[in-house]
Amino acid sequence: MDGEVDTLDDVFDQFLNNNRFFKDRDVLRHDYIPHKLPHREEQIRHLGLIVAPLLKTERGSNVFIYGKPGTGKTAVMKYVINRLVQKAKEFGAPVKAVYVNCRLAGTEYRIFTNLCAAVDIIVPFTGLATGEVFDRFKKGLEDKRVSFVVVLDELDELIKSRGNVLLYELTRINEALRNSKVSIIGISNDLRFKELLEPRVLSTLSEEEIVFKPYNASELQDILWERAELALCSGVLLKGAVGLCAALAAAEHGDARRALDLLRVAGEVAERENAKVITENHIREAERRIEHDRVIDALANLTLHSKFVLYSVYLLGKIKIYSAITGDIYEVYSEVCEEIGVSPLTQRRVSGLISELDSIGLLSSRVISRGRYGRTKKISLAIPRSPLSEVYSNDGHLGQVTSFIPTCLKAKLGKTKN
DNA sequence: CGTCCACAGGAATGACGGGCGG
DNA sequence: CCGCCCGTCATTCCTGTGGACG
Repeated sequence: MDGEVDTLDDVFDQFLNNNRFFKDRDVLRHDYIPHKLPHREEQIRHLGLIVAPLLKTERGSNVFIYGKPGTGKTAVMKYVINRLVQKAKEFGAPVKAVYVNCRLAGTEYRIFTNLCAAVDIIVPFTGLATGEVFDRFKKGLEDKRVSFVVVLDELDELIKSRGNVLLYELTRINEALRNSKVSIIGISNDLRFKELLEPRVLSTLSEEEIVFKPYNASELQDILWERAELALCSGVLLKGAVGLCAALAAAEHGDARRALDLLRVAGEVAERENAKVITENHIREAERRIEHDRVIDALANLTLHSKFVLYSVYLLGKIKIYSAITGDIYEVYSEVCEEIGVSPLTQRRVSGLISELDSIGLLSSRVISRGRYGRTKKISLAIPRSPLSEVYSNDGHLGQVTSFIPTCLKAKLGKTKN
């Protein structure tokens, strides 16, 4: 009895005294916008110059921002926009801004819905024609009499799947507006993005361009120390750990987001272990956990059939020295569907699902030609197997069939195929 | 050197759930 | 409530193709 009370006491006390590690955990989250962005002074200045005219109710240039993930595009942009809006408030300039992540929004329709919300127009989440939503946005904007900054993050994703229409409409909107103005800030991860744009859109959109280069390891270290000072108690972070953290992230195209994630999770691991300091081992453990969580998360959001397709690749992966091709996956997939009692989709659709899984990063696929034996796609898992088997055994559908082995798979198990 | 495999991946079309205006 | 139009997902039909085999 006493022991039990003491145990709990320990747990609670430990939690309350947790400030041994974190002063402010949120500082290490990547959506946190710091007051200082090391090695980005130039970009901040540049973007500042571009949006400054809005304070005098002149139209700012449209800007195009390029850079790989985790190079500080979003942070710099949000930082500058926040300051702009703040300054505008001081001077009574009518400046408003919206931020939309095109990939998260998904469709043109939902992007316009977001834009409408920013000018206090409520539109239904479905049912209207896209053009109708756009018109309402235009109308609302005109009534507001503001300088409106539209930030479109991950714009490349939208263009790749939907084309230029939205951007074209948006770049032309100023022609129709008398009382309000729109400035567009487009952000893209893909450096070749320009090639996808129609010339007429490109010329209006990229009046200005800002490029964000990846951080190198030493710049990443600066960022980590900067944030660690705010987020962590002094003395808990070892130099070696920061070095490793920066090195791992630098290897992954200089991704600062990655570096911060690593550090935060490493801190949590160390905290739970009751360690005194954050070491290189904690960083490595963090690397494993982040990957693990990413996979679990991605899997949880898959549709039924995507899940089955992935499972089929997983099953085929049980055969050594074998990488799956579309046809085999479809065979296995069909049998899995049969076993569970769901009617399978067509091969065309499954092929599409494979491409989707590829772009999420769960599968990696590559078109190959086997000459006489046709042209197909070579497909393998892009993620470790262990989290998968864990998820599958707990899955509502697949949990029941874990012992089921498709007959076409049995046939292959014996043979050795390329 | 041509053939022909086993698909890739584009286009058109349909089924479905949902909001709109009347 | 209805008829209409929308976006999304899936199907059907289609043309295109890299390269081993004969």
